[in-house]
Amino acid sequence: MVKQCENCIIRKCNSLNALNIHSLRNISKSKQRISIKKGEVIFDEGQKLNGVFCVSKGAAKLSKNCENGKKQIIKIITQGEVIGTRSLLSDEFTNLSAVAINKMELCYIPKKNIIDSVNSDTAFSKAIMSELSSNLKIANNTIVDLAQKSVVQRIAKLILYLHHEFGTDKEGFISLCMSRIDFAGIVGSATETCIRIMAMLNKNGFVSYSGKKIKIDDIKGLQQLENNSSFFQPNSKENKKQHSL
Amino acid sequence: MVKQCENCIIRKCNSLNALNIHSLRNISKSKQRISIKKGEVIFDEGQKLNGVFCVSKGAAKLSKNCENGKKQIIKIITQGEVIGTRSLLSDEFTNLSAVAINKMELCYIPKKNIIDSVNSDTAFSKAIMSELSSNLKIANNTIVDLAQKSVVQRIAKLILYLHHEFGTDKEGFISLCMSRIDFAGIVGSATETCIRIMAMLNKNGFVSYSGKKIKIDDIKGLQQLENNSSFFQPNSKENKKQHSL
DNA sequence: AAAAAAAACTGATAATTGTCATTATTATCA
DNA sequence: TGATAATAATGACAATTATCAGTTTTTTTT
Repeated sequence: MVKQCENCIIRKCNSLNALNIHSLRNISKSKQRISIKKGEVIFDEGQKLNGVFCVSKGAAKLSKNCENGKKQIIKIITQGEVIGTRSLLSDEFTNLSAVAINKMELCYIPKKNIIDSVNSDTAFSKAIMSELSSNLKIANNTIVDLAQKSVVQRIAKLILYLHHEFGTDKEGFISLCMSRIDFAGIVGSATETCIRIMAMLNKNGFVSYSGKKIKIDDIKGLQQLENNSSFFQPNSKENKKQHSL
Repeated sequence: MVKQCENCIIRKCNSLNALNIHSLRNISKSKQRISIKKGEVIFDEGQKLNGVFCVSKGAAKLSKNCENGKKQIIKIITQGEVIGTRSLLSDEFTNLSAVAINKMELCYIPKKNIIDSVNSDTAFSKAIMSELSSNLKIANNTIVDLAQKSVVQRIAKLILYLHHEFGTDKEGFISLCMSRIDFAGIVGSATETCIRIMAMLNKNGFVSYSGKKIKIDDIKGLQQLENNSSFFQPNSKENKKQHSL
């Protein structure tokens, strides 16, 4: 297990990589390793954070509670990402909750270390800016998808994303498993709609699944679906004709 | 007309406010004032920016072209905001287009000035971080709205936002006028849907309009609508009953 | 001011998506 | 391991939203 941040590989892929050796040594001393299991809350909407979390293992969902009782998932957080930076920097309460999707390993880095480094280390500041910029760009794309794509397209995209980001096990199932409730929370649909579309994707040979384990059977088809769902019209005239034949 | 950035009031409300006097003097020398009219393009998706734009007057829309030929408006840019920062910092092509909604006055600040200040001025860096953070938070809220709210709710929210942000003229009409196409581009609906909902809002006494000029007649009603459209159900059983009576 | 183009609007219709009620099935925990 | 709770699935239906085709109105251009 990594004890010293100086040698940590995880931080290589985020803003912490820009830290100078002095800052890293300080963080090494004050950071805390945290292990949490699936479903546990990392932080909750409206909470005040006194540090950030660097994800060294596992995945989390960033979500927001809605008036209608549902939870909208804004983003999936993966290994190597740092969460909590936004609210730490603006010294605000968090506007999002973070919950573990599977077993996770986190490093908690106290506020002081981050703020000190922001104040003294230009390279680190720039790295944080680029991290925020990247997240902003991702959020913008999410906005476009939600506004312009159908639920089918959004689900196709989600499955492709999970496949690409988390890979598959030996049997070909996507490594990250989530409930249909979470799927619906990501694509912004009713759970039943999500379940039905998954069933259609299965029936039409795009994916197969057993429980929460999902396998892509036709990756090209899914990719076409993501960009244009018109050739997949389970309720269209032509399909209805086929049914009645 | 303001010539010296040192005395500019507009920058007081954005990250440029954090600049030190030395940087400001440099910017004063190199900045360019630009006047553009409604519909003109400030920058286009995929373009390389060599500076940022500070909006001193007017409003712009940040949008993204979609596969289906539509334009999704991600955000409305108002007086005092700086645009282009994200792509400048990450040295990427812009992922969004910016187009004037009305007559605008902009200050173009060359890349060099911004980058130099980011490198040398911690206060400025922090101000940019907080600007990015703020935009990220706004984007997150937009995601939730698109995923969870109906078009009626989104339009109600949009009208309330425009009213609050841009105020009204002497007759009570919201000062910023936009086409229904833009409205649809913001809420992510078909233009016809947007038009129909505007008509319903009018019929039910929430708003009135003449052409592009919109007036709020029942602000409380609109606010309720924004949070829960259930009591406004033009096609519900009860309303159908009423119609058939 | 007339012609052309763009935007606004309307109706008809179909597709998409949500809701509610109910029943399997799976996961969790005492 | 059995009881309990959570999730998944299905059917029936209603509400929402999109599409298409057309007309009217407004805006822009000449």
